[in-house]
Amino acid sequence: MSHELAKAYDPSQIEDRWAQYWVDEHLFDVPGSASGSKAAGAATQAAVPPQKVFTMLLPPPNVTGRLHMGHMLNQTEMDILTRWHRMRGELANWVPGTDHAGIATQMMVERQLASEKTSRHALGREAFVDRVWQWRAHYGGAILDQMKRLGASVDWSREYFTMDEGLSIAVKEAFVRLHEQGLIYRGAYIVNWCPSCQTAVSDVEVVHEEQQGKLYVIRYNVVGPGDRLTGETITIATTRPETMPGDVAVAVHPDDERYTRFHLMSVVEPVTGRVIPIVTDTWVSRDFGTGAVKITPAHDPNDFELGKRHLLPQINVMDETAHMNAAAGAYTGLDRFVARKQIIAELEARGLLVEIKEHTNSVGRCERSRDIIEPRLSTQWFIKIQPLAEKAIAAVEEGHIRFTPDQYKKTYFEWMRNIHDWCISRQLWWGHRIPAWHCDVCHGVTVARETPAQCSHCGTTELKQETDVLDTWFSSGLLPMSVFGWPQHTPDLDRFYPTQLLVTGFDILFFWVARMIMFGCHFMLDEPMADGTPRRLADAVPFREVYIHALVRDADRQKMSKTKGNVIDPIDTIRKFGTDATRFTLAAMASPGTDIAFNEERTEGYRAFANKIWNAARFLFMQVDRAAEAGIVVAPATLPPAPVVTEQDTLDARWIVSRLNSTAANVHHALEDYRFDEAASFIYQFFWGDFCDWYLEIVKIRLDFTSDGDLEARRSALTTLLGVFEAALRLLSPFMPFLTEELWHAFYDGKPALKSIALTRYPSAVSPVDEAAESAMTQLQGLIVALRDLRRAAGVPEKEAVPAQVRSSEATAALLRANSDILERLARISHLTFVESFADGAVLRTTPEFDAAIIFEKQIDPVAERERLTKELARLEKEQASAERQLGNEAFLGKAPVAVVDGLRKRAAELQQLVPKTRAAIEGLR
RNA sequence: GGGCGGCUAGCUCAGUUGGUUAGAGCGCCUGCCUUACAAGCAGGAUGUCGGGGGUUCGAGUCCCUCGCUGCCCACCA
Repeated sequence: MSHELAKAYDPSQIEDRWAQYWVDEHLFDVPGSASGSKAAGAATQAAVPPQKVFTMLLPPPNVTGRLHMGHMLNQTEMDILTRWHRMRGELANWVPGTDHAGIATQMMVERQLASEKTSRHALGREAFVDRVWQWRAHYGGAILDQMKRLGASVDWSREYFTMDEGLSIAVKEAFVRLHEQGLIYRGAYIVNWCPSCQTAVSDVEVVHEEQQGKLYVIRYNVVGPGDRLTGETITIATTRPETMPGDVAVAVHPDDERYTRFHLMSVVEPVTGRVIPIVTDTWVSRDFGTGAVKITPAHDPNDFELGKRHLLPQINVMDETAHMNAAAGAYTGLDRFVARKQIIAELEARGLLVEIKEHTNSVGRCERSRDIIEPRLSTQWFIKIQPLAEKAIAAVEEGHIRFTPDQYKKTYFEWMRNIHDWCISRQLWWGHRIPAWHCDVCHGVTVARETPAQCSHCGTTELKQETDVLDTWFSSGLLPMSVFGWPQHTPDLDRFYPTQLLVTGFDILFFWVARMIMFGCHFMLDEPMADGTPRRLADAVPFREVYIHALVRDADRQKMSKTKGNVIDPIDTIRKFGTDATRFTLAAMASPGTDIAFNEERTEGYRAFANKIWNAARFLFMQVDRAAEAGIVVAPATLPPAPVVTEQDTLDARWIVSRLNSTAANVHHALEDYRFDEAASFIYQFFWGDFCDWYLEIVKIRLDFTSDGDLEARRSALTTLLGVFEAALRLLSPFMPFLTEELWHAFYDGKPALKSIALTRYPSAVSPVDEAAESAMTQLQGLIVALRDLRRAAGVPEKEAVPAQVRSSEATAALLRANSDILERLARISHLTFVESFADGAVLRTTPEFDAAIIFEKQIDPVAERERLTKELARLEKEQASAERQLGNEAFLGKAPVAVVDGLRKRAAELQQLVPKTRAAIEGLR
């Protein structure tokens, strides 16, 4: 490859090629320890074992997933950080993988079966699971393939799947240990039942939605002593009348005087006619509804608890599809909502319906199927979560895990402190089957790592394995340990656990982040450190930092959703503008505390930025070729690791190197604080503003090969140009890896010393900044802008050079004289003279450092000029008044920091010059 | 019912512990095909920092209050 570049930047011509190259060359593989990684990748990064390790897990996308903007944001941020750490010389280990996603995947395959007019039940469990594996082999890699296209610098040799053998061993081990520790129990409790998925789900899988519902007020006939109707009624309120056949009591508050006379009496449950007791319980709220509540222990968690306190029976009235069962009498077989309607109709006919009130309540829906969750009594497996939560709380309280933004810590504590036991069993076929066996003889349960030969209770061999599988999040909660070989104590585990960072959206804070913290703190505490010493909580945590990013919304701030049809497919955006531009957009918009309103116009702008850099490279390569023709050759390979300048170098050289160095420092600080937006903005400003707009224009003077001149000076200028550009590419490369890889290889004519720019070192955070050069350049730029504005105001044709006059201090004059070539070229000035005074009526541009005018016959429009100056004067006078007021205020002088007072004094002195000058300029216009 | 954000230029957003003249990109206006780039160059205009009150020498920044808006959590039928 030579440094010939196509005239126009076309990301589609370069990105796929590099994406493939990075994967094929195993550039980002971190060779594992014996029992760790599957593949022995090229040891590119580990020639010298680095001191510091940067480890991070990719939040595993579902195998059923398609890439969306949220993923892309997540991966862009992670990739920027990983590449940055890697370029700082750390061993960067970013581990990718996918999640088997129990319910989602099972649903997907079941849908496929349905289209083939069959079902999982027709297939049977074993064949169905086989079928899911086939499905996974076929489609499961789609999302990771898309990731490759994003340039994610992960170690593909370490790719995991949560159902892999190693990870399954970890799952079994974790389950068995928790069981041994008495932290897993099985029992009949009210769970969130999804009638559509036909499985229990955990609390976090239920999404609550406010809705306008109805509150039915119903009359129950009271039964007094001797089982006789007293003729009185008790009215209760319910939102779910279909559960009435499951009523086992009516409860009132013991102190509620309205009901005192009914204590110890009963009522008739209207649907089935059963006589059920009136009980008293302080849980009942006197001011809600009528103060009397029906009790249905099999269908409501509160009622369940109350029922246990009062030893009431539990009547389940629905089957697993939420159709009424035999307990519902005449309503048997009906769907729950049909039953509700019919029951209400009948109650109304019998005169037992008092009224129907509008009522806003929140209804729980299944996160996956969107079906309404039915609280239902069912036998499930649970984790006793309190002991795990305690350690997880301590880990964050004690600062072993840091959240960014910090406020999420509060959300985390809030949740962790109000946590309920975790229902981990799912009535699915796809997932980690619970390692428990039921005895046909004694009905005891045997929990074991391997299939047991006999029942641990009665010794018989009549065992059947539990049919339930584990919640998907059980296995993903173990990932930080299991991907490094746990429960074996591997060298990888020693080396890479705890991971440094987790980057994710808040939507899986409870699902995944919290579970990893609980599991990590629980299990790893038992795992000694590499040196054999006991592990402390600080080193048991799964990661040291959590960075939580925003949600990506559409340009109108709407949440992207398939139903709204406003989903922006990142692949489309990439096709239009390139991966680099899309990445840069996300980085630039990723400011903390606010969601990202993704706007393609912005991406278009960053494609222009990429194009700008592309063209800067073309220009630079052109200069290299011209220089070679003039006998000046600067071989890229001979450049120092960072551009160096001395006092002898030109102002522009010293300035651009200083700007590069301060930009590098700024980028480092921004990335340390996860301020991707600031980092992106610093680089953008530097590359476009400083490098292209100013430096390249000045360099054209330094490298004017059309005339004779100082060869060494030209060689020096070319060296600086090349050095700064190459360093700037490295600075940009974590953000735009494709473009920079392409240009970097071209820079070395296709023969770079390393295989990738990603393996070079990042520009240092502590290179020298030349304040003097920066401030001198700022003055120069100020004058150039002023002269350009004068040219515009006077209507000087673009190409015409005009003479200019400047009045300034001797120091400023010296600076301007020394750089008159820059002034002449950039402001198109034919000749610059220094004057004591200006001709009457001359139009000036004024700054504290200088006054400037151009000499051009066509008069400046006095009306427009007066208007401008009058506005300017008003602003300055206002500022002056405020400055003088403050400086006359002793409280200010006494209390404000010296720097602030000095600064204001200096400014006041400037204003003292500027105000009369501006006033005089207005006068001069007469 | 609890809790957390946001409200700054036409639009999308920055604005560090209160400190001199509140910024950027896009858009807008004017002039330029100046051979790296028209996906460009140069110049310009644009703000009662949601309303009100308070603390302070000084408030976009801190406190109170009101308004609008978004989100999370929650077992009151």
